[in-house]
Amino acid sequence: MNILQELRGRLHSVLASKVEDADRFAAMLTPSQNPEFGDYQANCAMPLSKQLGKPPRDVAADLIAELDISDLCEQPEIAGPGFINFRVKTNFLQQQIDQVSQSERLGVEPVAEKQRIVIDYSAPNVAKPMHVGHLRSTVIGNALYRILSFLGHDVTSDNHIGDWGTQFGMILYGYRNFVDQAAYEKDAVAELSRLYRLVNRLGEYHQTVEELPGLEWKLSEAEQAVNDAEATVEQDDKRGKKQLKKLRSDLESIRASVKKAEGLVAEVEQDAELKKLADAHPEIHTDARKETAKLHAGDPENRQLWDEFLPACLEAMNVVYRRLDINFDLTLGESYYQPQLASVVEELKSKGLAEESQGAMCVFLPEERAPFIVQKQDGAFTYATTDLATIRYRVEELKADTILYVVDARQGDHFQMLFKTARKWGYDDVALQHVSFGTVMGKDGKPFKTRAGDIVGLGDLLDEAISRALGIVAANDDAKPNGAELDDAARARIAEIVGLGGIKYADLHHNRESDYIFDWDKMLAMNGDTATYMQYAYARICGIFRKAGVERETIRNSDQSIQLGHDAERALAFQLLRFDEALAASAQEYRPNFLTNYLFETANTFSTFYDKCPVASEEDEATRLSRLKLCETTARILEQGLSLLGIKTSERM
RNA sequence: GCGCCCGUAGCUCAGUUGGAUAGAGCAACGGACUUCUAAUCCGUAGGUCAUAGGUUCGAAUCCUAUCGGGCGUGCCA
Repeated sequence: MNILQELRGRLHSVLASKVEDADRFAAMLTPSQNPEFGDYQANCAMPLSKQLGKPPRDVAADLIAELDISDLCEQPEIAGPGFINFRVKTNFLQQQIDQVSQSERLGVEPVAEKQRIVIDYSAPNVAKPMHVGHLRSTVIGNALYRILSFLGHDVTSDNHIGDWGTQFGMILYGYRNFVDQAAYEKDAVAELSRLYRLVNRLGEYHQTVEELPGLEWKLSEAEQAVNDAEATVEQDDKRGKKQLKKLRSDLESIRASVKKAEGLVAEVEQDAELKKLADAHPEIHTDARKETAKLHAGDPENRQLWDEFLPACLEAMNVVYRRLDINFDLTLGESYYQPQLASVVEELKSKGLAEESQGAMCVFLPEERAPFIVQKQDGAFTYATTDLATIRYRVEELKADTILYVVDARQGDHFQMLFKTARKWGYDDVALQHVSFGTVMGKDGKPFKTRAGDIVGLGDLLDEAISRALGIVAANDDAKPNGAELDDAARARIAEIVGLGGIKYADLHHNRESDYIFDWDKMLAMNGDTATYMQYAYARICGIFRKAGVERETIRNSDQSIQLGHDAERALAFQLLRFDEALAASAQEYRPNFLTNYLFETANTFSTFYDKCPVASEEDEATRLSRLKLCETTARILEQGLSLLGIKTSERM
């Protein structure tokens, strides 16, 4: 039973006879912020006071008088201006926790209204190896997939990989002109990725060389503007000062881009080899795009190369996914929709949504500054077109009720336009949701750059995490009071669980909306609010079972009912009963961090219990069994909860 | 220029949709291992919630302005 929901329901039925929007007021019943105010609190009496024309405390008293909750709670108390505080009866907790301890689903009821949900996440670009920037979408998306599935929804994960865009043209161009055949045969993916970076770099070089004079001119303009403003702005001219400041910051950003451009050019020019290549390929930028266009147009040679490259690229991605224990129901990349794109544009045209502008087919949306381009001047389709085709497919073939896009917040504008266009196009029943997340920043507070070169690849990141974890696992094992108990194989296995768990958890426990700073040490720290803390709590529970010499199965089937005599026992039972609440909140907002918070609190509450209440050595048999049951339920909730985040546990650490 | 997001303890972050005395984790300080794993627990200290106004019973949360940062902004995805 979801106690919060139950209480809200009871309050709702009282409110319904008094006000129209009972839902809104019932929702004001929330968990208490502070234990001294009980377990739950209702805050609705104050706002109702106006509507009902009574002092809030009187409103609260009226509500309490009509509320039928004596089976769940002690007599509610009115506090402060009109808060109603609820304290759940311990014998009710007892009866509930007994049920949950027997329950396969740990007290979590499957949703009443099952939805068909497609989750679009991870979606790496096959041309570039996966790096730390891909982590968030992958980890958050997979957690949502697991949570929504567990709640009983019909969920399909779809990896919408980038296998058909401009970046593939670069690979094709690179392969044609620069391939090192021996390297390609040895490690195709590494070589292709080198080729991609090379072509990209040379293209950028030429573009930069072309743009640099313009940039420098802009720089001198900006310098002039600042000088002029400095000369004319009066001391007390607030507006002028503000403008001056703006000009200065413009100047700084232009200066930075000039510096960056010069650096880029210098890097190529100082490298004789690179310079030679650059001179030999002056049109590389457009030529690479032509390769893309040829591929799209069905050029047999490019198609053949594509067919050859793709499996290797996919396999490289799958290596990482296997390590992360992630798999997809579908992997329908951009290329899958390629045959459908022309018809998308035709439909948009025939419905009068798309029109030609400057040689491109565009959908113009009111309130949007830029057009939504569905076909470029050169005839190529864009990701906008692909995304529209994908929506059509997911609604018509997959019968999706909801589509979630777990994608970087920087693409927010794109999704705004995509969703608006889709609705106008006729897909207005499906719920389209951009589950956006913030940028991963470096320690300097600046975003990771995709092509900076010194970015850690995802594979290396995982290796590093596991090797650090191994050090800690070994040190901890060596320090055990009764001597080490793990052999090398076990240590290695646990290090993997701890290392990967640490990485996933570091990402999931942030509010996904905010940017966060990527920090090796924090991510792999083995104490505090980390996956390790919960994994450790789980392992300690398993240690209790070993010590007590009982099987978990036996504990679960015992008919000893759970007793909550000690504060720590009551607190733990109450916490365990709120698993349902945490999952519901997490699913409602598509925010795994609600679940990580819950699990951290659960492990914390358990650790306190562990400290205060002996289990295996408890002499009173009923108490001992009761506590074993509490432990067993805690273990299952930690295990299940972590598993919904894609994090594993070990019985020994 | 326009649009979106952000500013909370020394650091990294929460804050359940407007609720009571703003919370965690690191780092600091002080306690707790002959007893189920001290990867732990208990306690202390640390705050003008960027700033200034406003809305109301009540604001970190909503509105306005200012300051500071990030991102995006017609053919990359």
